[in-house]
Amino acid sequence: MGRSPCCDKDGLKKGPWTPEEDQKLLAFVELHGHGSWRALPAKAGLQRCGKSCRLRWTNYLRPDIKRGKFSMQEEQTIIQLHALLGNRWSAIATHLPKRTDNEIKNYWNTHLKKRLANMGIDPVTHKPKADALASAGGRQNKAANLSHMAQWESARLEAEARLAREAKIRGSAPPSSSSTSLGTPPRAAAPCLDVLRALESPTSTLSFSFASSEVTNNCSWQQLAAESSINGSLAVGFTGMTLIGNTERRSSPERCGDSENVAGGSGVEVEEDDGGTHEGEENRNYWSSILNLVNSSSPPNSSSPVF
DNA sequence: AAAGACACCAACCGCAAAGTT
DNA sequence: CAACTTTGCGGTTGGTGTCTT
Repeated sequence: MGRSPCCDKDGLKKGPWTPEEDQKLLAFVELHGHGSWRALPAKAGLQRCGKSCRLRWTNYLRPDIKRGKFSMQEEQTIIQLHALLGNRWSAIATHLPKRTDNEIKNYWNTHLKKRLANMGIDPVTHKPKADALASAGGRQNKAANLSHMAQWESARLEAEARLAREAKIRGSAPPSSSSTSLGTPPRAAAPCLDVLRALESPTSTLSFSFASSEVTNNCSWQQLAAESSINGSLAVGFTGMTLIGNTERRSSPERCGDSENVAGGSGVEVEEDDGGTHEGEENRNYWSSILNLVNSSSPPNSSSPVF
């Protein structure tokens, strides 16, 4: 692939994995755990580098991986989190149980990015393209708030991932329970959109935008979202999130049919003008969609260990 | 039917952070 | 605390299948 290969010096194999190699890796990890990835290939009898084994395991062989088409809800989650976090695929993956960061990244690059572009939304900024230049003025503060949120959320996710790892180590399930303990990214700990919880946290650096509001439940959240001072820029950036008007060639009919079930059927569409007259409604629609997403994706007794 | 274009995705690479000595 | 090793992440590539001309 153009660059100097890292494994050639040891005469290690590269390229697609064979079923035999998969079987060897799977059997070894299930029996012994991966331990040191670097040492694993020799122990497992594989002519691969440890990096390749780890990648194969985390992206393909792990038992808790869901493969196949992404649901509308998953698509929405990806887009919304990407708007917030950027290309932090591992962080995004923590909110999509059973999906790998690589899979999400691929899906974004091959499907969602193009779809947003077709809808006139810049997939990098998540703003309507015509609006990109106009935003340079009074919106900068709000954009800075969004950036701040993203940075904070990124840092928080990393901290949460570390905590989860440490907890896993302390809890130390035996190697035989490989499906839950081995090489699995710490994604189960955060099944909901944590930035919302972060905002709820009294110690959060994000709470400045909502300092005057007391938040106790999702209902309050909706009021809060509608009143919040930061979501003016957010809503502009997030319009069109429900992907109405999917222009992708291979889009499946059932996906379009699903769109009413997610985002509360709000059906926010891209607005060409940026007059701001509909922003309030868009804000509510957008935040409602996130809240619906959170509600529908969170197990009944799930609560972030951090908050 | 053949050739070219496009789409998809597994797997590679380099880099940086985290961990260990 | 520096040096070294290991792990994880994100960007990118190349092979393969599908679609279009």
